[in-house]
Amino acid sequence: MFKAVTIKDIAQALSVSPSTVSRALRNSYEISDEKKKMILEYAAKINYHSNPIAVSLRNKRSNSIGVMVAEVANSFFSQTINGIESIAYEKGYNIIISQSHDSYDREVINLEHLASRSVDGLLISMSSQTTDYQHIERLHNQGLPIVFFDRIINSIDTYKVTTDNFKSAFDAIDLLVNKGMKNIAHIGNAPQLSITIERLRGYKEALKYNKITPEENLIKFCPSGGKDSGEVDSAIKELFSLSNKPDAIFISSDLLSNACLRALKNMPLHKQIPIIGFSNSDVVDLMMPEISYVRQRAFEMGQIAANMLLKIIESKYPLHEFETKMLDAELYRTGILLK
Amino acid sequence: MFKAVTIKDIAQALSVSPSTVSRALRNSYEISDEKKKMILEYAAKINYHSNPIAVSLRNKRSNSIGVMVAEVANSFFSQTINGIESIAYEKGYNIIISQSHDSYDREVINLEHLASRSVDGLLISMSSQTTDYQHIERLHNQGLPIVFFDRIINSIDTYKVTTDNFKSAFDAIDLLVNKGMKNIAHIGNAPQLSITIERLRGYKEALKYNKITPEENLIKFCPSGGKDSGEVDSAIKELFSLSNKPDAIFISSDLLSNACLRALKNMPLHKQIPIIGFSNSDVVDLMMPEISYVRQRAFEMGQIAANMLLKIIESKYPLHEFETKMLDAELYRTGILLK
DNA sequence: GTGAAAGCGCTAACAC
DNA sequence: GTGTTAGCGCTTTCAC
Repeated sequence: MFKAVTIKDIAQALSVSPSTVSRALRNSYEISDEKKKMILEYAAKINYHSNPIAVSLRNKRSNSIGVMVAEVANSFFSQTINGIESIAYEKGYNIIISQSHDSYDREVINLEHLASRSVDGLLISMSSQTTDYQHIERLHNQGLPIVFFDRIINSIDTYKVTTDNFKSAFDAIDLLVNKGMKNIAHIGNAPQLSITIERLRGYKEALKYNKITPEENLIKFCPSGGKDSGEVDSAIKELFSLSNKPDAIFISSDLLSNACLRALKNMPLHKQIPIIGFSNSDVVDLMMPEISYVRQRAFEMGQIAANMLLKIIESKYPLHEFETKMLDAELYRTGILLK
Repeated sequence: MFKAVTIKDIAQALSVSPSTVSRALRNSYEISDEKKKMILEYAAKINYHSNPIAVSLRNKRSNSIGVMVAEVANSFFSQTINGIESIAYEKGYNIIISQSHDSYDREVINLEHLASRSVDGLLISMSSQTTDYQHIERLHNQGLPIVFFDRIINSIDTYKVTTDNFKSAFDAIDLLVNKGMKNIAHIGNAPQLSITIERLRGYKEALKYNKITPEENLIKFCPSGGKDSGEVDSAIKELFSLSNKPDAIFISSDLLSNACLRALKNMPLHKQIPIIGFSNSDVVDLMMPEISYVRQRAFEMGQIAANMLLKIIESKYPLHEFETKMLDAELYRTGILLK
């Protein structure tokens, strides 16, 4: 099986005690330079690597953090993970990734599993299906460091980082209104998600700010978040059979944006209207129908979340003051919105 | 800090020995039903969870597997990871993900790190930059179970799973020729990669099979794999300034496909020619210019690779017979290729 | 400055 | 069927 040079082996070979070897390896000060040098050289020579499992057991720290996202195969999340990894790597932490697939049950089980896997902390973006937070509150109460990103919840007091969803939506709608649009439809994700609520609020406030009354029939929610394309198709169809037909569409998530474009593409008679959608796809510029898009700073969000978590983990004393950081998103314009 | 109910606590509370508790928990047969029931009930009541770190140290198995890919934020890899996760989850393994970012140095360091992190096995897709395999051979020789997927190497004898890249390329080119194309350009990934070599071979053989002599000036490699868009832009430019201008393009990877479409989009005077590219993007159907695409069975590849690895890990005796599995890819046609 | 010894939480001989 | 004991590899008192 897999080789196993241990501290004991080194101690024996060099006729010193295991504790001395340990001290040398950990660069402890209470050791003579001479012995330290000898031990380090020998360890390097025989390619010694400490056994992190043993260290973890002893130190009660695993140097790994758990990450919970809805889906790895989603540009936004994979970019976030990329950011998390960059920080974790730098600080010597491993990341263990778990997917909820937007299922409450999977989220509960996987979180339990991660926690019992002795991760030092958790980075969580909520499943869209989750409305009960007890499973997370329990972990939090047990003292497990947790940071929320993107899809955050209010009931737990800790660090959080998210896009300024209100502002992003507000600005998008404000732009559309300024370009002369009056019947702006909104297609949103699962209605209980923080991001859905904030984006909807931005949509409504921007309309009111421009003296337009938000019409409930122009607002559609897709609880599946775009996974179920039928859901989106019928939303689009309903919108276009209204008397106050939309003259622009604002879409509140990545998958939803894709599904909408697909639906619109299959409506050949439909005249192109401006579309603004949240999207972190790296090929959004190649898509047709053309779409203007709100791009979140996903990589950076991952980095910030990871740094927040490590701050909690590595803090000597329990923290009590937590910040919720909001990141600006960038609005990229195409087609008629460009001018 | 994080709560810690141990076997000892249970033993004490119930006035039995720790080993009895352990036996009950692990459902060992050498224990009375009565005690087992009592212990299990109490454990459930106080929400006991075994400490996997301690189990790992004791059993010398961590129930986690390391996954090395170039980039999580790449549709193909994230779909593969999804497949890996589905199997790992089912069998009670965690996955620890590491990215090489296609850098040899990162690959060496991260692999070393994963191995010393006591993963039970490794799932590897090679970095495009890697040409020296000693770091992997060393781990393999030490007895660490390894399975290669997608970007495989020959020098190590173990399970491997990959797309039938030769056949996929062959079929794509054959189709183009049958549609009347004569000057088919090929844009390939880093030339040392197994996938590049196989796809190029398919390209050439299909041409020869159709009595067309492959022209070296129609073949371009992009060692950065599409990350450096300048590389792709100039490849395209060079191709279109040839006297034997291409009348079709075959592109050998996801990122490259995106970069090519982008380059072509910015050449407004260019007449649309058929393009076939490898792509696992989930929005490839929305892209313009239109592209026909070879889609790999990424999710399934991940599942197969994970199953292979678990077979090695959980085998009682060292295995000596290894299979290299080839998956068919699907060719999706658009535009002129449809008819 | 160095070594002996205890112990992190768990399992598996080995006794009884 | 159950308890005792040793030990996985490491770190850290506590003596000396």
